[in-house]
Amino acid sequence: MTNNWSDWQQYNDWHPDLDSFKETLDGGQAFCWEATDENTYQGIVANIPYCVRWEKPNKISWATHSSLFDEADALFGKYIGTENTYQRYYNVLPWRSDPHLEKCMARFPTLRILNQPSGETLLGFLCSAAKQIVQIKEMLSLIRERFGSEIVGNQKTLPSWDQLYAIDETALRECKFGFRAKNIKKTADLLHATPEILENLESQDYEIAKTTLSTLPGVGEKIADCVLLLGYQKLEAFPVDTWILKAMQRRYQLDDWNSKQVSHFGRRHFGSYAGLAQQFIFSWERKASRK
DNA sequence: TTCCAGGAAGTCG
DNA sequence: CGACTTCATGGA
Repeated sequence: MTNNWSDWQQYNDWHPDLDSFKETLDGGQAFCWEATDENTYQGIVANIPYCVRWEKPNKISWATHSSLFDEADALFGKYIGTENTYQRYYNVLPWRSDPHLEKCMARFPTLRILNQPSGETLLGFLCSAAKQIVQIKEMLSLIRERFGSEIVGNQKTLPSWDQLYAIDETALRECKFGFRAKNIKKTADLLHATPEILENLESQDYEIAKTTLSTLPGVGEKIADCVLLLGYQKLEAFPVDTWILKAMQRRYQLDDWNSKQVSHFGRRHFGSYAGLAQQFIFSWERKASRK
């Protein structure tokens, strides 16, 4: 932190416990946050560098570069969401009739779904196929460093899809993208030729938007659902990855169900905010497995 | 060593 | 349809 940074700004529309705070920022929704100490993360969202700090009792504050303050202030609230919104979401989820969901929500009582920039959400989850979260973060860190635009200091954005269009597949592979490089290159080509594909996705219905996103090379059901949930705020999306598949089979006695069946079950069982329920279950299952 | 990771797409029966 | 392979790379 230099004197080019703003003062700490308290954010009063989220009062997370420490576990929910860490899980929300660095639990696999976003790949841009690095812990600088036990209670603080540093990261770049779109073109804004942030520090976010947790303090007792359940308060958070953020800081940014002074020259970007107004923009940062507007983006932060949108990124994190508000108390009223999440009280409504938590109230509507069917935890009263679902003991496992109730247990997961009790473990991370203030967990949120980050409202991320859609372009970088698409890039992040195109990188995510058959990769561990720590490796996805490394891939994105490499491409940010090599091909991002400078903001202030030595900090850089992720490359936009326009910028990705200009990067050849070899360079992507040198960022450890592996077989994902081809899909990302092909998606960048397609978006360059027909950029209107991503227009108005926010206002489209979930099913329509999902069909549209699925036309992109490398985007199947799971990645489409992640991009819709985290990049387009479609809370009814229910991404089924290997963790959720195993968790649902085990905790909901869906022993021989496949991903498509579990996806359908999740949306029907959890309702309008199934994606939030999914994140509770995902977080709980991963936490349970690590100890 | 072997298995698996916030999967998708192609092939085969 | 559904099951099986291939695709890079590295952690566990």
